[in-house]
Amino acid sequence: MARANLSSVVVIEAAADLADREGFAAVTLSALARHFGVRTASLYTHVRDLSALLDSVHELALGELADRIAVAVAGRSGREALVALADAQRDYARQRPGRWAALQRPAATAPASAARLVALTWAVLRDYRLPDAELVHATRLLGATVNGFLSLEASGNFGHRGPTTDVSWRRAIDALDTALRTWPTEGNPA
Amino acid sequence: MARANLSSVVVIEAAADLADREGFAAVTLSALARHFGVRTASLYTHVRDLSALLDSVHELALGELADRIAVAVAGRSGREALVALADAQRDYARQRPGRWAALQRPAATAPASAARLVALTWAVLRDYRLPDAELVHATRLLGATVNGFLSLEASGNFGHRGPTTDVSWRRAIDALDTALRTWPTEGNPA
DNA sequence: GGCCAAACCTAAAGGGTTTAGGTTAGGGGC
DNA sequence: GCCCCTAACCTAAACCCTTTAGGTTTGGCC
Repeated sequence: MARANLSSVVVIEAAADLADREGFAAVTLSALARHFGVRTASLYTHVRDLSALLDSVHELALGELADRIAVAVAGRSGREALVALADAQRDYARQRPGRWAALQRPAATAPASAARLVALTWAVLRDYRLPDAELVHATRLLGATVNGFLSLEASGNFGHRGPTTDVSWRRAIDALDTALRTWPTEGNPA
Repeated sequence: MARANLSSVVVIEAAADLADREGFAAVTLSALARHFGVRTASLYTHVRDLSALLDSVHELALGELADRIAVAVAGRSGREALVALADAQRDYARQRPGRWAALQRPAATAPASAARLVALTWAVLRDYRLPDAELVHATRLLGATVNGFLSLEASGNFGHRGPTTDVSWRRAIDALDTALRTWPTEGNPA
């Protein structure tokens, strides 16, 4: 009987593909074993346990996302870069829903790609010339808005009534751009 | 042996409390049965199945949240109302993390409280005098930002370095307020 | 005092994770 | 060319969770 000749990477990628295909909740060691024509227990040779596997999918996805964002923002600046960054995330979330869901899951380990993503974000925000101390708040706002929008969109919580979410998305990006451009002078600065 | 004398509501509330205490993932029919000193199968008298139970927790939480928001925004308007609405959500998310997690789960049924919440939100947004067609986009932005922020905060994705999230939160609300006040004239309106 | 509905039970099937320990395949050293 | 050692894979079994089917008990009401 030919061996499946698995490895960590192969299993992790299969898990990510399974998540994209049938939903994040469907990624299960049993399902993967079935897919490979192997006994469930055999997967423990390549993977510490289920939670470690899901962490690995998270890491894989984060790396891919960082790659996409890197090429999206390359050569752009200001508002254009902001749009590119946000759109890259939205495209990823739509094209790879399972991988994107894996990103929502709090990961036990902070992968290296996380730092890359922060760096890319800061590069985009640099053109807005915020005070240094405000950079982190702006990053958080950006992350919250984009992730929040994509979560609500994915979970169908925006409802199927009303205009397309595409318009809402543009408005959200516009709002972010405005907020960033007018950052220091907003409201009544306490 | 004294009967536990359960009912749907009792089970649902216990599930919500369990979620707050030990995390949403910990709410399991087995755990609830243990808690009541009853066999798991007996719970099926009061609850259709696990997924229906989780939907009910969702509904319970949404009602509670709507209540809180209603009293929070009562008698306030404009920016003050916006802050009250957002803070009420943040308080709820922090004080009832399990119930709040239940809200993230896409519910099979759209509970009546959802409509109440939309109505409350629209009341808050009314003072910003947006064009009618923009109301839905503004609502989505508000929801996305608040939910996104709270998700990232709860999952620890903001990291434990850097300034408190409290400041970031205030900035986020400020940004929303700015976006709402300057809504029609932003960027280059296509 | 008896009956009936609802509350609770036992039993069992089915799926998932995980550990312990055994077998086999295949490549490197002699 | 054979050995042998390692890693890939296996079986077995324990444990937890959900769900269905069908039986028993309890308590209130007529």
